[in-house]
Amino acid sequence: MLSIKTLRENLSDVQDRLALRNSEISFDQWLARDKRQRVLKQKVEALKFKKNQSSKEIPRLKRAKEPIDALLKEMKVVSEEISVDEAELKIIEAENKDFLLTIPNLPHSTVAVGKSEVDNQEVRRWGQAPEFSFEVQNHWVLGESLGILDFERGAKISGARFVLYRGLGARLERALINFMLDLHTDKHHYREILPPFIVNRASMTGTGQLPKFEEDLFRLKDSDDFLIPTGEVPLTNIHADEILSESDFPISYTACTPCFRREAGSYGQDTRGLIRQHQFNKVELVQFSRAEQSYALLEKLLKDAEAVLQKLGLHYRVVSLCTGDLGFSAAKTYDIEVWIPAQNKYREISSCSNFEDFQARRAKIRYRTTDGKIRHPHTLNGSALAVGRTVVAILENYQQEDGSIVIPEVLRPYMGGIAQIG
RNA sequence: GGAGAGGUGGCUGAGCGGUCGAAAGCGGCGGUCUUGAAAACCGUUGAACUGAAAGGUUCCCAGGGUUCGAAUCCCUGCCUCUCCGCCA
Repeated sequence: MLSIKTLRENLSDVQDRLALRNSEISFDQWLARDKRQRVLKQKVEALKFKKNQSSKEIPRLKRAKEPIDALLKEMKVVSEEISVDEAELKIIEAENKDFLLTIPNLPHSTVAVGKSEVDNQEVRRWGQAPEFSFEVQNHWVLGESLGILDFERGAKISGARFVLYRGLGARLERALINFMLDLHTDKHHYREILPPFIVNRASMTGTGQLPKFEEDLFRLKDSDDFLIPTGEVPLTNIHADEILSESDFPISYTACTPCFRREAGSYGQDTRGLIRQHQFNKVELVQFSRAEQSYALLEKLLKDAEAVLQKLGLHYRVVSLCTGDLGFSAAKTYDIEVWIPAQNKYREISSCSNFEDFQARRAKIRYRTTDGKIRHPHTLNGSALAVGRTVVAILENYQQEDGSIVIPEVLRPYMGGIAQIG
């Protein structure tokens, strides 16, 4: 959520920056309502002042045995007037709030201007794409022939975009999770969390999934609760409605959670394989930061995510998203794209963002500075990494001519010493 | 699922129609003392909106209601706790 103050004082600047991210939003109605809101509020407050004065007066008059009937009658009228104006005010305030919740964040000044993903900026590459002396197979063919991925039965049990991991496939997923969590907790100093996977509407609104993207979420039938689409939601909302202390920062959390996504509107994309599932595991990093430090922390968070790929020996590149490709809540985002041999291209395996105070404002996360002021911290998060897609990358990059898979060195302790699948 | 209790400031907790944004304690901050620290003592200490300021308005889980006036009374919802039942 943008601050009302910013909107009131720099509206044309805000609109220019929103336009950079393809968001043409008309503020005309809001402006009119905001004006009306302020007028009404002033009026109501003046009436309430009168009411409060009289409320103090009445007991005094009573004690002095002076007549109060006229005053009571007058105050009844005032109270009625208040309730009429307040009813209108309430509606206007709710409309204004709802409107503000639909406005995306402003892109940071270092974000390249662009229309879509083709304008994203490559920041760096790490490693090299492996060369194969044979024809590479895609991961679902490899996984099915090794008996470690079962898409048919996943579909039978649940439907399209669900998969069953079997045997060493399931073990590989679990090994990756443990490897990533150990790395982040032991080496990168994140505190491990195991949060709820079902959250309420307030939490979803706090991080920005709601109100605009409800169709992307799985909602429970008998309550206003949702399956989380990312660990970002419960982790960021840990400090919702709290006032933290400046000395607490930076706060760093990591969690592995399943992520549930409807994938509405992605018909025909990645219909086969693990790339786009309704349920997948992801190790998430979340940070809360003093405003001044957040961009330095974004770079650290990105490095922490990259470290996973480096230790796994997987070739990747880092891309800085352009203004037109930014997510709703993000001010700046780096995607990490891992090399996928069978597709002969890089695919997103992590997304690391700085939300500045956008989420903090929505979720009412604040902190007290050392000199006593109340401010909103900046929130950041990144995947480190999407586990299913990491399995894809390992299967494809470490495949051998006979269809077997070599297990990266760092994972072998987590695989009971196994060096190869198949 | 059945029965009961309760939701008050960073925390514990009092208040149960007007003098209450709310006692007290703890914690925090500042000070006195001290070589320094602890202890003790003194002072101070909630948030949002509005205003140049003085000030004003709001907030005692949320939403309605009663009343001239609600933290306090009534209704609804949400949440927490205790006991019983069931259960990983």
